[in-house]
Amino acid sequence: MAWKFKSGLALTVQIVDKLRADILKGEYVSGGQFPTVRQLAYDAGVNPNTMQKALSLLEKEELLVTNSTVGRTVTDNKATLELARHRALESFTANIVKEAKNMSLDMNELINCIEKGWEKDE
Amino acid sequence: MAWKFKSGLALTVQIVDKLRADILKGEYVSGGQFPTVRQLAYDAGVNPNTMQKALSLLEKEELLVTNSTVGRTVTDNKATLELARHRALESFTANIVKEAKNMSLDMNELINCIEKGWEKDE
DNA sequence: ATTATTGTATTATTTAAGTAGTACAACAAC
DNA sequence: GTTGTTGTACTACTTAAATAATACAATAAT
Repeated sequence: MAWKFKSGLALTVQIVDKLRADILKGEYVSGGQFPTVRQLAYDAGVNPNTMQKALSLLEKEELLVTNSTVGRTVTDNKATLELARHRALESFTANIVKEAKNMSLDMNELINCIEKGWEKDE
Repeated sequence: MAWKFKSGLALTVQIVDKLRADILKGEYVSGGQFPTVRQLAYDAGVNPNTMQKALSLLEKEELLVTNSTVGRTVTDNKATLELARHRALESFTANIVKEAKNMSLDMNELINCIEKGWEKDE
């Protein structure tokens, strides 16, 4: 089934975000083979050009390595992965805090809402 | 100074989000006059057409009311405002929970990160 | 009455993103 | 050596969003 995308947010951005999250989650083995551009494009239901653009961005982040012409692999550098994980968590929480303050939310209110939302989601 | 916009996210979406947040924060008096399309477009540094589109969306949400040709006012319906505030908070926290779980984050980890991020931001 | 300001509407143009279609060198597998 | 798959590159086309430039009816202010 094709991936789900929101409208309003650039396709490439959404693809990069999803793949980065999947990599950091460990859905692809570190040092292991990564699906081909064409395969991923087919899975996602997007144009191969778009997928390639997304993958080349993940290469810039050093999460992916291309071994032309044998395909791509996920980086085998654990430190790189760890750093990326840390950065992702950092920016995630920083955004939350920023938006919460922008909504004039109290920290305890926020935490309370999250606790409630967490149960509701289960 | 012109407003700051991210690339990748549609301009209109960003404008609507900002104005909605401002309204819910009480930066514009309930029942009071709202700036004109042209003024806001100038402030934001965008085309009047774009601003009008944004404002018409906020009208659909019933946060703004247009009294042609005297300009727009913020709704004087406190219940509408309260409902919108509630919805905004709901979707904010729901998104957080969804993303956190997607990152395989534990609830306590998340809360811990937020507490740390909250201080750091002060 | 005249003037200026309001929201709104219209058409054309520009810009950015994504798509479509094709091509090619490198190399693994056979 | 032939074949198929890999990443990559390129041009043309389409689509959606935003801009540019006006225009106009309604009305407040003068």
